[in-house]
Order: sequence, then structure tokens, then C-alpha cells
Amino acid sequence: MSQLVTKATQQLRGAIEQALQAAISAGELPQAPLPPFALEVPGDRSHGDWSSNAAMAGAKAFHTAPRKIAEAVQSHIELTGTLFQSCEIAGPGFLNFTYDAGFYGQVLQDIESLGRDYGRSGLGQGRRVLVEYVSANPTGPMHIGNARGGVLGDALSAVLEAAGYEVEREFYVNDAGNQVNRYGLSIEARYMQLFQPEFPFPEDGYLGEDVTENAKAFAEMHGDKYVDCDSEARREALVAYAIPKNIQALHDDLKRYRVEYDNWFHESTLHGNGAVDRVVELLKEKGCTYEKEGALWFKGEAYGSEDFVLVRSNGVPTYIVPDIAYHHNKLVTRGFDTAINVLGADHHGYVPRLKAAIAALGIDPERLKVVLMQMVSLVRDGEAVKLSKRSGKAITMANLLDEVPIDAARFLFNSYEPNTRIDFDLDLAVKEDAQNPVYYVQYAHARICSILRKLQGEGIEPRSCALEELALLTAPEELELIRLLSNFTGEVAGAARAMDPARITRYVLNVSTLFHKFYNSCRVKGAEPALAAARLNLCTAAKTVIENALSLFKVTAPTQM
RNA sequence: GCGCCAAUAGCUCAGCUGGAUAGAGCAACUGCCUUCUAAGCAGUAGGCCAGGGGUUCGAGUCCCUUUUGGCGCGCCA
Repeated sequence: MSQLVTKATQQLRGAIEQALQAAISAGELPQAPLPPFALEVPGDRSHGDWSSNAAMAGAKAFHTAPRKIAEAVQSHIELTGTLFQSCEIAGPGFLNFTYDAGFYGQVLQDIESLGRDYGRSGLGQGRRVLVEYVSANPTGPMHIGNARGGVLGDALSAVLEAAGYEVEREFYVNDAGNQVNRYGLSIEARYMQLFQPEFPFPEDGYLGEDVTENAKAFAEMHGDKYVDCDSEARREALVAYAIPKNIQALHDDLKRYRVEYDNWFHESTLHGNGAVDRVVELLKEKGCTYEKEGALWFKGEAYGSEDFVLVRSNGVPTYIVPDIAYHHNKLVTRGFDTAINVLGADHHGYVPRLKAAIAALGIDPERLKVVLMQMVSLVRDGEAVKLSKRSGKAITMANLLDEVPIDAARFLFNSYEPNTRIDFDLDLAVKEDAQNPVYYVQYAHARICSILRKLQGEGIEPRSCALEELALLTAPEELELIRLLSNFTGEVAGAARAMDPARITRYVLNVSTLFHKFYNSCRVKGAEPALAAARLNLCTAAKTVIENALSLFKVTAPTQM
């Protein structure tokens, strides 16, 4: 596990605190508790590698001008033995620190020794997290939003895992309840229409062609055997045939998209083992329900939500009850520390209700984290392609994958933070040219591989370098690249904390940019042997980081393009 | 009507817990291949960070408000 940058910032923090203490002891600053202060990477490199606002943050506590505090820190700070070499004062009182020259070589050695593990950290301390995503209804094919959700959930899981969480990926299969009934009525009608064209189609039925296709396939197997039988038995047979088939289709489409799960959790199990009924009883016992007009309501006021119906007056629970049972199962029965749900933003109104309900069950609602993702709209030829799942003409996720290369789709969906709307430009995604950012990154990787191949042809293999050799790397393009590579572990941890894998996309684009700059200004082939070895070392380090980053997204890193 | 999310270059988006002159990519223009892949690099141009108030040493970032847009507010899921 790489701790180099963490170590550096800890050293820095400690050194600043000691310097402040020393200044107080020396009477240069008044006695006062040390103020909290920040360390950050300044946007402008001329301001050093790390910057602290300690002097400004302490202005109030010490009743002293920031610049004066900064001077006191500067005169007392002890940087020998740390990864830093200098401390400068700038602007209103910023303390700017610069890495010791030896830092850069250590970064490269760190990356080399950790290899595929570079980027991993212990932030999560092994806490168990269940990530649920997509969870599309098995009543038809998936839409474009599911494609986004799949990538997001998958990448988020990978990022959390890399940050030291123990992650399980789960798909919640809604194979019970009203939508399955409605599906049964729809497919029944399609089946019957094969024999009796005038058979009525239900008003709120599923209009998708897939329903008709399933009915046809069923008819090919069983003929008109179910035409004359009892309607309920007919629906049962049709549902028993079609739903598993649909679930398999969800599974296959997602797998093709490189989205895989540890668990497929079936809602029906919660009905079967009585968990749904039990959760209603539990809520009643807690006294947070009441009856009104024959229905059972949840009293949400104490938990920051509105009241809502749990059990309809006809005795059938609403959809939220199995959901409550499901989350009870996640957080209590299975004992996950945290449940993360990746949901479409159209579900945002439902989140407070679910949280309120689990809070009523005595579960800390903070343990349920919801990543809301905004809508995706498709654009083709500059025009919006309208989505309508019920019209039967919607563009499905499978259609999307037929058109767009998987790498491009995964990278594009990972380029936006969850909370932004995406206009997915089909024309752009399909383009295999520079406009498509995924190729920019892959091209950097392919270039590195090309260098390795060329040098291999001359009998030069990458090798470990001593710090003295790595100290030959002094060009700004070299140092900038190394500095960025050193941040990878922190970037992954930050993405995990923010539950936003898109940060890694931006990061790896930056790495690619800095690599391309390095490539254009520093030659590996033909350089002095020691320098060539050091540069080759840098190339393999960049390659490692690009590969590790892309592997979080399951985007391939081609060796040539 | 109420609630959630947003508004940053012509377009698509960054800007991490408030920090030093607001950044990329695309599109436009100008340069760079007899040497490791030009799917690249260097440069020019492009901004009242939607408007208005506040909070403080300091605001694109926090608070209030107006405007515009997306999405929700069912005994549907």
C-alpha cells in the first residue's frame, strides 16, 4: 500500500504544528490552541507542491497578522528528515512547500514495487459495503439510464474496493408484486391474441415487442394448450416462462457490458420467508403506524418524511414494504456496515421515505447512502432521441451496445459525475478519432508500449533504478508527470469518499496529457544509458498507473493502436 | 403550489472540506514529423462563474432571494 504522499502530508502537518508550538514557546505567538488548517496542492506550480493556509487560519486565534504567523512558522520549521526541502511565504500568508529532490525517485520505486496494487489504500478499513445498482425490472429490456447506472455502480464498487472496503455488488430482482402481475396480464393478452386476435390488451400493459416475442416463443413450445385453461394458471405458466428468461437477458446484456454481480437478490425470497409481513409487524410494534380509511399508514413526521401508505385497504402492501424489508436484510440480517444504492434521480422523492422507515426500525439511516444519477438523453444528428419505455420504441441498452464500442461507452459514462445530466452523443461515441477522450488515454498507453517494444528490439529492458539514477530525471515534464503519478492513491481514496468514480477519469486524462508532453520533450531511445533507464522506469510507472486506473473502469489498455 | 437537482468560454464539462491571475477538451486560427505511434505537442483567441443581496482577511464555492431548466410530489413501481 502506497503511503508516500500520505506520509509526506503527515510530516508536513506535524512540522507545521511543531513550528507553531515552538513559536508560542519562544513567545513569538500568544498562547492559544492551534487552529485547524488545510494542506492542498496549489493550482499554480510556482506556488510549490503543497500549500498551507495555517497562517491565515490562525490569524484570529493568535490575534496576529497572517504574514507574521507565517514568518514565525518559517523560522521554526524543521524539514530535515522529511520529504520536503523548503518553505516559502507568499501572497497574504500562504506557506508553500516544495518536495525534496529525492521524493520523485521514491515515487517511481514505490510504483514499481507495488505494481498492480499501486493505488490501493486502507481508507475503508475493511468495512463491508453493499453496492446495489441497475436493479431493472425483469419485465422488459433495459434502457439507457441502466447503462449509466451499470457503469457507475460497477466503477464505484471497484473504487471502493481499491480504497480498502470489502464490497459486494448486488442486483435486486423485482420478481414479485404488481409489475409482475401487470406483466402477466400483458403477456397473457399477447399469447391469446395469437389465437384470438380480438383478445383485449390491458390498459396499463407493457407495450414492448419483447412481450409479444416471449408470447410467441411460448406458443411455439406449448401451442394452444393454454388457450382454454383457467386464466390464472395460464398467466402463471407464462410468467414462469418469461420472467426467468427476461432476468437471464438482463444478466447477459450486463455481462456483455462487463457489468457483473456477486449477488442477484430476488424480491420473491422476501415474500417467501415472511420478511415482508414481519417488517409491517415490526413497524406496528414501534408505534409508527396508524390506520386510515382501511389502509395502514406510516407516520413519518418523527423521521423527517411525509406519511405514506404501507398496506392498501385491499390488504396488499405497497412497493415500499418489500424495499424496507430488503434494506433491513442488507443492514441487519446480513450486517453490512453501509448500503449504497445507485438510483435514477427520478427516485429522489422516495429516498426520504425509505430512510425514515429504516430509521423507525432502529437502523441509523446514515448507513444507507444513495447516489442519485441524473437522466441520460440520447442525441443523434444533433437531435434528441426521445425515450419511452412503454411505447415499445425505446432505444434499449442492447441497442446502444450494438452501436457504441464498450470501451467508449464505459469511459463516456464515467466522465460525468453522477449528479449531472448527460446528453449522450451517439455520433461522438462511435467516432474513432481524437474527439473521443477514451482514445487519448489508450493512445498514451499504446505509445508507452511502443517505446518498450522499440527498446526491447535494441536489447534494452526496463529495470529497477537506484535513487541516484532516478535523480537524473530533472526536466519539468518528467517531474510534473511523477508528481501526478504520486497522487493516484489519494485520487482513488478521494473518489471513494465522494462516491464519484468520474474523478479517476479526469485524473487518468491528466496523466495521459502529462505523458504526451513528456513524450514530446524527452526521448527515451537514444538517451545516455543511465538516463534512458530512468526514463524507461518513468514510462513503466505511467503505464502501471494508466492500467490500474482503466482497470477500475474495465476499459482495455491496448498495446498498440 | 411544495420539494430535490442544476445554471461556469460558441459546445461538452472540471474547479475536491471557501484560498493566491477561473481550468480542460471540442470547435476556430498559427506552428511542429529524415530520430521511440501526429489518435500527439506548442501557441493564439474566447468568461460581469444566470441576476441581486449578504456572511469574512478572502466567495464560482457558504446563506437568502429572483429568473430559467430538469425531475419528483398515488392505496403505480
